Amino acid sequence: MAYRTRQRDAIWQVVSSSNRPLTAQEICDESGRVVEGIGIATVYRALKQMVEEGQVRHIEVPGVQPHYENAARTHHHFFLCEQCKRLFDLAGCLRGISNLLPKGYRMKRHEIVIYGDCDSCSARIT
Amino acid sequence: MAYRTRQRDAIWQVVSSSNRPLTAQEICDESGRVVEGIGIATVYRALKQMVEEGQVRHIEVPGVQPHYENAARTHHHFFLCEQCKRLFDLAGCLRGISNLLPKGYRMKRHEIVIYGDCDSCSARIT
DNA sequence: ATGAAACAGAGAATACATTCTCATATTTGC
DNA sequence: GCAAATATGAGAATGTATTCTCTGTTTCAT
Repeated sequence: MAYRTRQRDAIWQVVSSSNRPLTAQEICDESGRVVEGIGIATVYRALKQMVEEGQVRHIEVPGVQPHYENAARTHHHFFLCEQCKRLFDLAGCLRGISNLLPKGYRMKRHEIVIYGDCDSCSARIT
Repeated sequence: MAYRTRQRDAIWQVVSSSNRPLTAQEICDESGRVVEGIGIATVYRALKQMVEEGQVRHIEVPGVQPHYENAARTHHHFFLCEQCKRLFDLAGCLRGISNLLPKGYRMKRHEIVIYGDCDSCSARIT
């Protein structure tokens, strides 16, 4: 059984209230503002448990390290800014994805990732 | 300047004639059927050079190790069989992808990955 | 309150794809 | 054919995210 600790509360607070997926390191840094000296191992232990419990989603996008987000968010995809390397949520999805399947192939899930420049980076570059 | 060797010929032969992306290990194993005792370091060296020259494409899909394919193939996406862990090419693309972008975001490229069971695996399972 | 179960923190250890090292072999321009 | 440039193979080394280890601390059911 999982015990409730200051560290986990802080970690969950950070993950659940973020408006974009975060890396373990970012979560560690943010949580550290509430719980002084929180260790990265603690963050990984908590995240692992939260992922197993279905509370947190583990997100892998090629090009950046794994990110974590609140699993309560509805189905969505991601945008990776190639300038600042931050990951953003995209609202919505596309229809007709299963049309790409060859005959006999079965789709269980899908992922879409868009790469480019985020709003602040494209404003800065232009 | 790059020298032409039996090893590289074999590697290119394997990559360019495959109908699906291959891992470095698969390429090494396949090439080994032609050039006895080819080393994995040689495969990585050759692939790296071919990627730099734009001849080979390096493909990263979450959940499996990196794959390589002939860069001459036209724009397409991938299907990962969760049973046999093999990666397959999908023909075609979807329209309206840029509609997912929030205002101010700029799309440079995109990736779509479908996860599920390939034809032989879904036939076997059913 | 108290003791067993679960956690925390620090740093070592792991896993794995990839790169490097080094001694030897092959390729290429001339 | 030769010398210089480049490649090869084996195994060691790297980098990086993550997990483990160990010791001391916190939590929680009773």
